[in-house]
Amino acid sequence: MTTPTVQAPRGPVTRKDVARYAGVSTAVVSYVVNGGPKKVAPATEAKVQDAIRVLGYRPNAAARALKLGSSETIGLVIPDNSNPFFSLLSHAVEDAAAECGYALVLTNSDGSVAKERRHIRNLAARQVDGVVLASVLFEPDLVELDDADIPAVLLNHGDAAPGFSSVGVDLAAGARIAVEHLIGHGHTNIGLAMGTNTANDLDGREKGWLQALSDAGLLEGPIVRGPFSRAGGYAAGQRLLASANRPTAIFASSDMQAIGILRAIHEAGVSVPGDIAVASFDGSVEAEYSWPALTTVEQPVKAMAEAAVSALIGADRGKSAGHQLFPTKLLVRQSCGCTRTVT
Amino acid sequence: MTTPTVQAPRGPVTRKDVARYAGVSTAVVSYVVNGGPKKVAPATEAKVQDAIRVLGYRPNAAARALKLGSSETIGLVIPDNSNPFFSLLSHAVEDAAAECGYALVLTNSDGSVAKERRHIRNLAARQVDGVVLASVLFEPDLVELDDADIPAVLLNHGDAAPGFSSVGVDLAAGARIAVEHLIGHGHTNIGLAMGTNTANDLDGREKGWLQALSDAGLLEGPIVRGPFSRAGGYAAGQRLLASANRPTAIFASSDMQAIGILRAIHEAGVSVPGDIAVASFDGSVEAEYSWPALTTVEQPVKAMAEAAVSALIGADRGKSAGHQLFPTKLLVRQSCGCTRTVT
DNA sequence: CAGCGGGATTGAAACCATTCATGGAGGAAC
DNA sequence: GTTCCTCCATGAATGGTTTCAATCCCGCTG
Repeated sequence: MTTPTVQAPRGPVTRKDVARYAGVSTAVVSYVVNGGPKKVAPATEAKVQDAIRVLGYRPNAAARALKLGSSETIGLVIPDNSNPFFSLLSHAVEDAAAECGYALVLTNSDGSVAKERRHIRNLAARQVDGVVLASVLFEPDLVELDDADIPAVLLNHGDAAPGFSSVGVDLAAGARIAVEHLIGHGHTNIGLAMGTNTANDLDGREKGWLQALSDAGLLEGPIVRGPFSRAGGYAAGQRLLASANRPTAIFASSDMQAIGILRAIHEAGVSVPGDIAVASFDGSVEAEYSWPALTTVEQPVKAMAEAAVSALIGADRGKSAGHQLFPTKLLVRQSCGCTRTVT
Repeated sequence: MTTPTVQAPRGPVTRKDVARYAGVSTAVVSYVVNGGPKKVAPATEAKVQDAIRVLGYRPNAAARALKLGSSETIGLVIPDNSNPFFSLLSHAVEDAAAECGYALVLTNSDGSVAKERRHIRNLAARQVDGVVLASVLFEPDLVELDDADIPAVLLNHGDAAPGFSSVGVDLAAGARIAVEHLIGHGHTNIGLAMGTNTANDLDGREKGWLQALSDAGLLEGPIVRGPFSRAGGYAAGQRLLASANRPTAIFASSDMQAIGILRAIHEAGVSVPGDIAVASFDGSVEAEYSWPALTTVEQPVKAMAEAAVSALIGADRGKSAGHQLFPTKLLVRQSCGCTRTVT
């Protein structure tokens, strides 16, 4: 049951049909649609607009992309869209892209190198105009993009891949501020919950933790590694609680982990921040609603997304604009001990 | 600094280049690439494969889409990707689509009719092969898709739009089970936190709540409406706590709201589930890690996503396969009072 | 040996929009 | 009246791929 249109067009309407209907050439239709530099007489334009409306003409994006060599699309590769940090990022990137009339193709690598490779290949084949990479498990695959001359932006990627621009946050500085804050509360044994590090380089957050401790002349607290998820954090929390020198404060490298840690601590009947203080990294909304509310290092996700998109499709598109670093901000709430709360 | 390839191809490599290099016609290349029905001699195939590898040939998706009239892409329109329910949905839809070689274009309507319309238009112009609509604010805009002959699937959309297939969960049944569970705990004054209903029809969850109450011969508890967000839930919680006949149990129509409600209750120094029991709808992971863990009605998001995608690009693509309903499941945890916990 | 069948390969049309070079008409200036 | 210029409009080429119809070549059969 199609809706009763005034004039039901059979099959797809092309710009040729419009031209015929309006009694002009196809070129004129093109000029009208795109408002090109070429002038079109007002009367003609009206005729064409009329024809477009009557026939329900809809430009064919594929043909346009073929001719123009641009799909008005950007790709995004993230580990997992159900992780709040990345879902917020996707949203922000989509917003920024839509602002410029670009569409966003979303792909999840799920921590799999093979999947990541497949996605990158696929995006390259689709002639996307740029790719935001927030998950780079295997750098050699980036040559796919380079070969296809597709600009890419790396997000929060530690060791800079040569030839690619990047956008991110100073992970080490952010982590240091948080750990220093914990130190300020008098803690001397501060544990760390990290992701399993895949890169050859040390994660910035781990560096920041180390720096803060050594600057304060403290010994390293226990380190636990695991997935950046609530479940991973839960397991990490249990191990930290059971560790020989149980820390009195924990810095978690993501809010998700901190949420899991909080649960492990609650279940053990230990109080936060009374017995153990917690701080983490990301600044997600969820951290604001945990109990107690998490003190966390905020990343300016929106600004980062906008910068990434603009590096891809802005005026200076794909010029490998080097590395943009954004400032973090410590959101002080209850889990660090700044406000006494009952748990 | 491009990587040193054996043979750096200048500019994009087309199938013509491959044909020339391999000493065959372009048609053969096409057959080799697509493994069409036409047979290609093994020797020839090897030559072509070789040429493809050496030249680094990459088929042009735009040209392919133009010729085939299919972009191997599906669109997804959701209210907000930073809402965990929808971010999980996006992920699941992306997975299901990628499984079939399709890419996913993600768009957020942010609750704006204008944005939703723009996105639907844009998707239609891009000749996506199907659209999953999880946010339908304004049904008339759906004709855009109908006109463009693009199949669409509605997700959890109450009143069925004629001519569109839909996938969802029996919201009323799910809500009823949860509310009945609360009644089973002896509660007689059960409040409701709902979204602001935009549809002319009553939301299924509200219906389920009403049914469970009337079946048990109970009076309606207080109703509060607000955004499906943590902040919305927080405000709702405060209002429920302050209401004249403060309920001893609350059913929230989304986990996000329940999380906010939990915070409001905590801050008021009231215990959950001791003084007020809480149950909600969605079955998100976040609900498992709240404190106390939320009893919630699980939606089989993955199955729904797969069904939606398969309705669009499966064997019976876009045949308006009617309405598929999936079963919900009550995940019983602590917030309803089934396990005594200290808060 | 002629004819035939069939598998492998080819050439060219079609898909739809963009854009350049060209053409024509009309007005203004001399 | 002629020339020149401006302003609009047009035809045709272009982009990369798919696929039909046609061709070619080889071997087999009668």
